[in-house]
Amino acid sequence: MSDRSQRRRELTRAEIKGAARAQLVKAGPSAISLRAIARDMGITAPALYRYYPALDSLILELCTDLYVELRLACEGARDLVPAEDHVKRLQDMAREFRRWVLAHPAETALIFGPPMPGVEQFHEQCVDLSHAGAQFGQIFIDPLLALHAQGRLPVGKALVEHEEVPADVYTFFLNAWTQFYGLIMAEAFGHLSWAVTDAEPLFEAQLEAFTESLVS
Amino acid sequence: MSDRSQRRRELTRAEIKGAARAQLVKAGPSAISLRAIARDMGITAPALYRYYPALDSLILELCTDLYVELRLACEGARDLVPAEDHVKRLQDMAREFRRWVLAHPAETALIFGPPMPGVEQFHEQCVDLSHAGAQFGQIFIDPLLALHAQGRLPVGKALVEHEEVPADVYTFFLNAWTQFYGLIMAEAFGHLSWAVTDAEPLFEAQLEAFTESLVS
DNA sequence: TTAGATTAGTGAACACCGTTAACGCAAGGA
DNA sequence: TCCTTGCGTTAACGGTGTTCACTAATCTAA
Repeated sequence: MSDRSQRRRELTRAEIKGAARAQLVKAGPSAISLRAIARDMGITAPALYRYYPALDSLILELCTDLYVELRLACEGARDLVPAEDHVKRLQDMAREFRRWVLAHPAETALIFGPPMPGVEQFHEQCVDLSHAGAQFGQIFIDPLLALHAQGRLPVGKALVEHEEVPADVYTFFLNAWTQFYGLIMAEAFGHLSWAVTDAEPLFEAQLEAFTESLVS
Repeated sequence: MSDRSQRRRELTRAEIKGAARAQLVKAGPSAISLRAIARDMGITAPALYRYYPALDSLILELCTDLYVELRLACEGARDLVPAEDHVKRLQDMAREFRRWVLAHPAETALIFGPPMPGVEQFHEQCVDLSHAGAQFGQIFIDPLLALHAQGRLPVGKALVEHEEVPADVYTFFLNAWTQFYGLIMAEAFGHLSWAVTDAEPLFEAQLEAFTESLVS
């Protein structure tokens, strides 16, 4: 296989993923369909099997891409803040996280919702830092480690062990993570629409409470 | 239509929902299929349209049933605690909420996950207390109102208005709600499997932190 | 009791879906 | 030049929700 054709192949794979994402955005995760993708590309459905062994693997790769995109967005927001200001870096990453989620509800449903046929494997395969999901989590752990080194993390219980991160830092991270995950996902999934039209004040209040929980 | 046949009709509707739930439990929300239900019942698929106008409406009714079941479970746990001990009532309701969710992952994915074709309408229709979703939320609000009357709720910002509940109580409720929703759903959806095998210590720690946040 | 209306069920059909198999065609390398 | 490899096709299998036309049974009212 020549370089030329290999590059062409990679281009086609990208086009397939692009079409899949268009389906996802237009009609939700369950609407991703090989036949519709093929129709959009002007080819027939079986041809797609030259590039992906099954629909599941396509969705799995799409998940990875989305996690990378989300991480890059948060890193972009982070890098606008001076590297020493770990607190504001965390705040702006969380804000960008929420912004991205609300701007991409369908993508969020895919990667943060309950396990779907192709997505289930994604989270099962998340074992080390080479995994896109772990890399996303890491960008939030890093500033916490820096704050910990400065003694600014409140001493709490160490409930969860981790190979590289001190257990108390990791526990602190998980507590904060699930807290923001809950607010953002409840808002994104429409489970707060009965209570509030705009959850931003709640989010900002939570962010403020988080900041105040840090040792200054 | 006679009473006799109307009762028989309601019985068939219940049998349909039972078959649908069996599909749900066995293979997830997207596996609920009219043809499979019909097959299980020994009839043909079009016959089901005598009882439900479409698959969506069946799923919608199933959602309502599940919310009622979840509420009854939590109320059952609540009623084992003396009516005056509002704090322990809240704790045990939260524990039962988590227990039910972990024992029913498929049902949880349906009613607490991202919007599916039939479920979307469910949350949109949640406008007053006649809605099963609102009734579920109410059982958590009631003890908070009692604590508020005793002056045991910490004074916080009033960010969210509500017709019947004071805004500061409602804000406190939403903050606590999203916090526990986050931890429980992250666990149920497998988004914590990379970090921890059993999230119960994290949950109990959050519960304890919540309790300590109350004025004693 | 009989005639008419209502109800529950059937089978065929349409338009989708993922996936597999067999086949043709064109480009690449020996 | 041959012939292997890759890319695409058509046909087909079994699955899905849904609609339509029709039958058989049951319930109602004259």
